[in-house]
Amino acid sequence: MVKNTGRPGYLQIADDLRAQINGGSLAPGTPLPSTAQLADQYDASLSVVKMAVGILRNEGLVIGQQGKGVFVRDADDSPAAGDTAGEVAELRAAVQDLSVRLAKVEEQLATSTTRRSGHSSQ
Amino acid sequence: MVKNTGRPGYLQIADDLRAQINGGSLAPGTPLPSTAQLADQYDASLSVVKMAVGILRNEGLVIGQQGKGVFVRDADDSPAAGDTAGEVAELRAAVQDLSVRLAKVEEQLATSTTRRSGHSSQ
DNA sequence: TTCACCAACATAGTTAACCTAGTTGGCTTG
DNA sequence: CAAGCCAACTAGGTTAACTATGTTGGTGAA
Repeated sequence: MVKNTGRPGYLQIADDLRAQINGGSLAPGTPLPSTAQLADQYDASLSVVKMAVGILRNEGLVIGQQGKGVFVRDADDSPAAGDTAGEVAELRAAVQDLSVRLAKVEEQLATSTTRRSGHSSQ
Repeated sequence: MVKNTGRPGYLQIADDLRAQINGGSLAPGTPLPSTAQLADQYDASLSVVKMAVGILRNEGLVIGQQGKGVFVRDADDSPAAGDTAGEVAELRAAVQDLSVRLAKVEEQLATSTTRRSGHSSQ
């Protein structure tokens, strides 16, 4: 499930879960699948899933309860003040993604043009 | 160095580094000690140091440059801390715009390269 | 029935190892 | 001397394994 873009797997999973939470697919109060299930679902290792969940936990989107599960935080429980931090983190992730993709495009463009016109950009 | 309080080590290290950055002990532009040095300094494993640095990286306090080091971000460069939702919305719009434009470029590049030379770098 | 114990499963933290990739500096070779 | 190669060091990503701790449900004994 984790695609082979420049974006690391744990960020892809975090993005996907974040989208599901914001999109309402994972309602507040409901538990995420267990780490083992997520690992199986995304075809990733447990470590990667734990890293992804750790990010969301750090962002305050979810709350992990040892022995029970990881639950989507209530919207009432996370006021706008805490939400901005998460949005900033999300935007930062998006910018990072764009950066990587743009770098690849630039590289492709550079190689294809140097072969044709000797143009070198650095 | 990591005390045996309830707070996990990787958070303690992240807190300490964050305090050093905010306190000016680690000035913007200066590099953090290498992960190996930090691991030695805090008497922790490389993994926990990498997790701590990953947190600061996610927070935007530092910028990791592969092969060089992890540098404290310029204060001017990261005004995102503690400002309004308006800026968040503005950034979101900008990211959306960039996303669409980049997708178009990627598509054009993909079609043109496959048509001309079948060159693929992945 | 109720209590105690235990097995299974959950998150959480930690460690070690391996791999990739970028940077740097020194050394060798032409 | 200059170019290129290579070793050492860097961050970053991934995996596997282990420990700790909390929850839950079942089982068996009192």
